[in-house]
Amino acid sequence: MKARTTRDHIVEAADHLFYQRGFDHTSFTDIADVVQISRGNFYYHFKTKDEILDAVIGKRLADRREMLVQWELEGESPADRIRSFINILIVNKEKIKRYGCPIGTLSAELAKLNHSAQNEANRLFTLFRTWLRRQFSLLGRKADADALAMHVLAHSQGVATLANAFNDEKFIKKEVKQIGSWLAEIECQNTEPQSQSAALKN
Amino acid sequence: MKARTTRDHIVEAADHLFYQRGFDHTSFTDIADVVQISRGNFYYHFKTKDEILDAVIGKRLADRREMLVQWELEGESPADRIRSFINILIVNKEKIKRYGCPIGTLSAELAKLNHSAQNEANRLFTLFRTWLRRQFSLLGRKADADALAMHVLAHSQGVATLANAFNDEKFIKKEVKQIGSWLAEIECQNTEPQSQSAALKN
DNA sequence: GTCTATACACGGATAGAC
DNA sequence: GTCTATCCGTGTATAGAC
Repeated sequence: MKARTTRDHIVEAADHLFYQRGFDHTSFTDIADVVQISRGNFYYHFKTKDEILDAVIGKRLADRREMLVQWELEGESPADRIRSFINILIVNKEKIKRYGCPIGTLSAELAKLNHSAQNEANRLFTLFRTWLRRQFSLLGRKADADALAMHVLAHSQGVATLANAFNDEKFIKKEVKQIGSWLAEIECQNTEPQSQSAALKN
Repeated sequence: MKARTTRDHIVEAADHLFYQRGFDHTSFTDIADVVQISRGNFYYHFKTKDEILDAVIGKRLADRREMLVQWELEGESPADRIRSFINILIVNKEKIKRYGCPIGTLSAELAKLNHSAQNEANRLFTLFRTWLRRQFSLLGRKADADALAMHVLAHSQGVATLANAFNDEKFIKKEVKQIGSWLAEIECQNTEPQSQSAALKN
């Protein structure tokens, strides 16, 4: 187990602050205060603020990849794994109520700033999209796996946005339950020959 | 027809800039440049930046109220009116791809800034929520009208977020089509005695 | 109502001592 | 690797002339 360096501490603090206050609104002073180093020292580790952002996105990507691997190991079926994904809304409900989704809100902010790291940040979305797509493929929905992945991703984003705005926990639970039912329906549709009802078409 | 005052111009310019660049990232200079007045003159009309934000939120509320009245007049059935709502994703697709949803992104930003105008801004969400709830009630879903309203609201937010991240127009169209089918299903369920299938429960 | 000039704090970023 | 001191641009906001 390698010791955590000052650099690691900076990235960790920046990760939290970017999530809680937004990237633009977080200053070097804010980060330095948390890490308990001087602002000057800061520049030994990162030459620009954008470099910190890159490191934070890198860390988030690594963290999420690890999480996905974990779900892959734990989940018995593809549907179980998709449920793990949906369940982060519940697991992180306190933070989501206060700050929204870390991926969605960063993506939205960088779009407005027209920031050069937009593509990097969107790799976080792509990571989940690809992973979900694979799960839906394994579930027997190869043809529309990507559409289903995007649908689930969009749903979780929408739930996070409204839970944040209305500070509403019951709403999260209601919607998670609902998408669980939707998933169960897909699951049993694909044990039988492909049905027609509430499924996603084109 | 009243002449548009300088104040109106300021609010209009701020409205656009807050949407495109975000509230925090928009400076007085940015707004003054668009309106073609000096920064000093600015303070004759608004004493603080927060006052401009209030005015912008007020304008957005007024604009959306007017829009809702229009839909109320045009839509033959409650379902038609709900379709008008969903359809703004298509109508505004270019802007949504670039800047996301003006209501959702403002709400998310103010949450991160922990800004005092959060509640004011969230009235925009409430406006749509209440309006949608009434439409679902009229559609015969009085019991779960609010849950359905929140569901549609969340869905549109999620679609806007991902369309912005992936700059994907086809995705918007696909999801709009889909929620149209979902709505049609609800519509015919409620001409017959209440069915059980893909409907929203609790 | 509109302007110029200006105060003042804070942001990112650099230089150089220890 | 960490610090202090400092530069400089920009941001909000004010004073006061026209």
